Amino acid sequence: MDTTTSVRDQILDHAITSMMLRGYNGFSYRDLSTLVGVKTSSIHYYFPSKDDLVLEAVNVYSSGVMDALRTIDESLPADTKLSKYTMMFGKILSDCSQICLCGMLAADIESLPDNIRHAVQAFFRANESWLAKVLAQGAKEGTLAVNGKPENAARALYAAFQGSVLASRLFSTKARLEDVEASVKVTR
Amino acid sequence: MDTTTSVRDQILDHAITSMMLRGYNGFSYRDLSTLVGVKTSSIHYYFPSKDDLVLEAVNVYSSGVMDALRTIDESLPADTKLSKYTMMFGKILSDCSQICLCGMLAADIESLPDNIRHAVQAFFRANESWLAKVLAQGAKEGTLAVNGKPENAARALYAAFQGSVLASRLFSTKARLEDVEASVKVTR
DNA sequence: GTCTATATAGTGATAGAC
DNA sequence: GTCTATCACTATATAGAC
Repeated sequence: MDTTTSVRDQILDHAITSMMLRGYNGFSYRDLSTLVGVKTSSIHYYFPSKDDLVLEAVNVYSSGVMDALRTIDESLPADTKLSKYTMMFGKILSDCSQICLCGMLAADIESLPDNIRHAVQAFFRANESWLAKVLAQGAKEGTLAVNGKPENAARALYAAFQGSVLASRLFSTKARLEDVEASVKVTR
Repeated sequence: MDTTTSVRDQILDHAITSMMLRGYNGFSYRDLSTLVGVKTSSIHYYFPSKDDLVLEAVNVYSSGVMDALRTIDESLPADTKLSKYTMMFGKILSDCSQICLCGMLAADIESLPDNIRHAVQAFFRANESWLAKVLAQGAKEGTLAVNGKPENAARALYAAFQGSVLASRLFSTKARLEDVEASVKVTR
């Protein structure tokens, strides 16, 4: 199999993808055990409790998304930035029916401890503030339709993205995700 | 306790609220057994399998929401209709941290059989088409900002509502739900 | 219709050998 | 670090008495 990636990283990787598919209550150490090829007791060695594992999964996932956002060139027009953002959601969706890990954990939040809730909140806030800057830029450039303050519009837009990946997977089509992007782009 | 409601109805009621809180994989026959005050075997008498229970729960929940939509007077202005729609989401949120059952099941969809998926899809479509009519009306009345075709804008808006209840519960505030409503209302 | 009792399998987690 | 073995518990589900 994979001889370059550490067992710890493989566990985290499969934990992330499993949760993006079935959520916190929908995967087990046993599932990961099968996927990685080690016993469940070995997983407990790296992550004593399931919550330890999930918290670290959120941190790793968040770092990855933040890195991806930084690769979107600051100098691009706002509507281009938004298209790239939309594609980030679309890729994992069409590849393997996965939705954003933190969107999924937001649904499972009542089963989760406070430290994980805080990590998910931080992820939401980071995305909302990135979108707020893009919306402000797009309003100035005349390419994005922003109603009200960019901060409020960004929270509504981010909610729309999270909801639309749910719907897109439900209907097995990216159409609803694209509807969201279209809903803020100025038509000429 | 409740002497007027049948055991079957109590089971369904608690199944619905449990799932709105923790999702499909986050509640058990045992939980319901405690809540209703009957043994798990009695629940199996009414609903042989968990999927039987969940499917019926979706049907009951959907009927309730459809009835609520019908109580919103056809002759009202579009922005008033939208406010009432927003309040439907807000009520269950602030009362007991519950999100829309079908939004929750959309997150759990990869754990569910096809017949439940179809029921959830039907619920989404019904809401989207109701919102499309409201948006079309609001565009004509000049009170709602609709970008593109009402059908597409409605899908984006419904996604925003579903995503915003997730975020609202995550942050324990209705603010994000209200951001969505504000994002489509025309500011004067 | 509700119960007791039970079947079968899965859960997160730990002790201790190697 | 990974394993075997095991714990205590929970899951959905069924058989059969009352």
